[in-house]
Amino acid sequence: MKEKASPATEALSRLLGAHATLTRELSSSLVAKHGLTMNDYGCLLLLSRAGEQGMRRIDLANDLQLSPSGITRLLDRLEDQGLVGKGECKEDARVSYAILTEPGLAKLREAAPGHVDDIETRLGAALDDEEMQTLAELLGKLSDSDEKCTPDE
Amino acid sequence: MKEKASPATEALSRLLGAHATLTRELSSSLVAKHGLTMNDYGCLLLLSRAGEQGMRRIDLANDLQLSPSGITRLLDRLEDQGLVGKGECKEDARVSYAILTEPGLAKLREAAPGHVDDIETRLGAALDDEEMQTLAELLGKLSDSDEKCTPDE
DNA sequence: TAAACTTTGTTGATCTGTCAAACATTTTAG
DNA sequence: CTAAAATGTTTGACAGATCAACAAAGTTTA
Repeated sequence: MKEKASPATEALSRLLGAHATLTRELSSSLVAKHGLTMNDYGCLLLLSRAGEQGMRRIDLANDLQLSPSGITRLLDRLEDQGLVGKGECKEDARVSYAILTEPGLAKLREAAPGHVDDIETRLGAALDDEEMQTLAELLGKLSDSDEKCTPDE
Repeated sequence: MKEKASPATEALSRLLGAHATLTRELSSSLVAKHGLTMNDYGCLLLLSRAGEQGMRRIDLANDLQLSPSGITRLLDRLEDQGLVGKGECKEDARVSYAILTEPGLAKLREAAPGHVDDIETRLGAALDDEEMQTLAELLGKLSDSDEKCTPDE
């Protein structure tokens, strides 16, 4: 009845564990200090990199790994808070852009240092530089192997 | 405006990505084939290892990284489906046990081979044995470093 | 041109979890 | 022994995501 876990199963289980732990810790401090979820934060960050023209909502959804409705609801919230605004597209009336507002940028600047610090403290306590690098590589392969799953061209 | 991500930030971001990807894939096939979420599955698995006397609900919550109310709701669903039952504790009337039923065990046996296979296929496609081992170790350190956070005894 | 398909985005119903509070039962201290 | 603290569980309100269905705009094709 007590079977030995396979390496893959063991790796997955630790991935789930590490994710739950890190996410709980980082998210709770981000919410407590700034009222932002990790997705909120990620969204503001992506928009800050996108500059003035903002990003199409669907691209945002892909980058944040959210469904189309997920992005609609996330942005609804951020719009209500005044952190992002909406832009239209002249060439294609279907698409709308999400654009970081001034308050949104301010919020990001307020939250970022502490959050980044949390991340580095938390991960830095567990892994040295080389391990961190290795971990990032291995995790990268895990998601990459997904994209290449387009068997027939 | 375009700052370079620190190694820790990069590692976290890949962890989130890999988690989202794997979780989406594995979960959707588990739900489609057997009507179980990954937590449902994990719960049945833990209970199957616990044997006849089952597990205290709170221990289950810790192992699955769920809040106490989360476990209540998860078990409510599994009880409604007849997959787990409830047991009382003679020594301590506060605690109740969750116990795998026969149908629960049958469900687990039905779902396990395919799920394990999914996991091994998916992870095996991305990493070789040595990488898998390394990844498991590094992820292990990430959660372990959590437990040892009890500064003053 | 018009019919059919694809892409982008929203909405309603629903699912699964959280938190805060309530409650019952032990355990511990005075 | 009794009052206070700790432990285990459940409940109500709600957050954040999903899916299915839809609407609207663009693209293809015949």
